[in-house]
Amino acid sequence: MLQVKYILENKEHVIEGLRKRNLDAKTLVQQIIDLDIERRSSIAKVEELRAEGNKMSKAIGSLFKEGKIEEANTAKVKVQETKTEQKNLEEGLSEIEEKFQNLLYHIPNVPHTTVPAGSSENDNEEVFKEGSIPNLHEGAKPHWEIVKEKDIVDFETGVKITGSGFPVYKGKGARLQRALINFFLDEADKAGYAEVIPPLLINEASGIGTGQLPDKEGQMYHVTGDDLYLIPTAEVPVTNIYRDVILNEEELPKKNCGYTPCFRREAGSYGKDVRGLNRLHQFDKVEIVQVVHPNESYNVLNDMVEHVKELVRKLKLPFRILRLCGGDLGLTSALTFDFEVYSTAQQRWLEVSSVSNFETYQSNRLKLRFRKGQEKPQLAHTLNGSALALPRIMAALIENNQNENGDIIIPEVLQKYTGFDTI
RNA sequence: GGUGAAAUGACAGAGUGGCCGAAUGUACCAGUCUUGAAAACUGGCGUAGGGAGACCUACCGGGGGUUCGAAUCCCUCUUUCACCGCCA
Repeated sequence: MLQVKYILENKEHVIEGLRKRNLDAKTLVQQIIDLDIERRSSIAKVEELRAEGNKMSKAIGSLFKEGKIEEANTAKVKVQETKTEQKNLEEGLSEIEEKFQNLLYHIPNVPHTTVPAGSSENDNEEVFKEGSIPNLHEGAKPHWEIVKEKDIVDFETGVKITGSGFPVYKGKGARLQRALINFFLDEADKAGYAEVIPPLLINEASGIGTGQLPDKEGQMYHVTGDDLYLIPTAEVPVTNIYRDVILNEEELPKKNCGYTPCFRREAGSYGKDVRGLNRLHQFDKVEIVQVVHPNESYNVLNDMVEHVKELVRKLKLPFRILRLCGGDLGLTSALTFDFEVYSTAQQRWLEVSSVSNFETYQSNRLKLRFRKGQEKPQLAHTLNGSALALPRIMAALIENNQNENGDIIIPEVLQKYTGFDTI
């Protein structure tokens, strides 16, 4: 969430920035500013009354002590009036605060200066491209056919057990999945990310902290019995490690990685987009997360992009990097780079990673701060990125690496993890 | 799941209705002393909101209540510890 002070001091800049999201925030920003003025004056009034009440109460205390019961009782009656007035004002204030908070929750992050304006994914800007698209033999198949023939991913059985979008990985398919996880985790470890295994269920406060709540609850599976949510990404539990934390400046940057299954309801999706491994309700992902000094966050964003680049390179997959346009940018992000690998048999790009800088948008909600020496704590910047999401990597690997015999060639870097070189 | 105890500042730990934003100790920062360090002594040392400011307000696990007044009393939730039951 944006800092109120920031909105007040940079009103035009905020409105201009949000225009790139295809959002006319003029009214929203004005509402926030107006409400803030109302809020402040209301706070001033309430606190004035409170101070008065406190004073009177203290006086009553000393009156009792001095044995002036009569006077004390008279004073009591008088205070009661103040208290009633105070209560009314307080109710008004909490209404204002609630409205105010609600507006703040809904105003998105201001896009970075380099973010192009745009309304949809068509306006994303390709900033990097690497790798050659293989010439597949006649009769090359999409991955969903291959995995069925090889019996390494079983969608039907998943449907029986749970429903669509919950595949069962079998045999070498399961092994390949595990190999990818271990490969990604080892690479993250080498890059200095400390591994964590976080909870897969999160509470409401965590969802608010990273920006999934209050708005996107429809995208998460909600365990109503305990009011918990299945994580849509490891970003949520891993970043929330630092909720309500004040770090020392020297502790920055904090680098964590974690493998988790991710759960997404993705209501309303259909068609070729959801075919095979393209879009699932449950999938595996290795996530990298950093908490950094504000001066460093854009350098760190580049580092993270380089890290992901290296992963895709090592898997020898053709890929491109997109700078997301305002319209495609997530609520919480200031700048996001998406990675897409080319899936040759489907002849389309598949998103496999999203690397973002949230600046203080999350840390403001998380109350994640750092302190320099004896100075006042200030908000840190948070970043995260997928490194990487597994199913589409698997889809691309299977499709791009199929040979004329119908075998799948395992990339060299993975062979020590899989223990086999073909499927 | 049951029963009982507990939750106070970075940590330890007092405080059971007003003088408590909170004793004391440790840690930390600054100063005095010292060639330097240690010790000793002196001072400082939470977060947030409001105000131009002297200041004011809120916070003693969360929420609600009683009261003129709550860290302190009541209700409720959460968490921790102990014992019992169940269990990978």
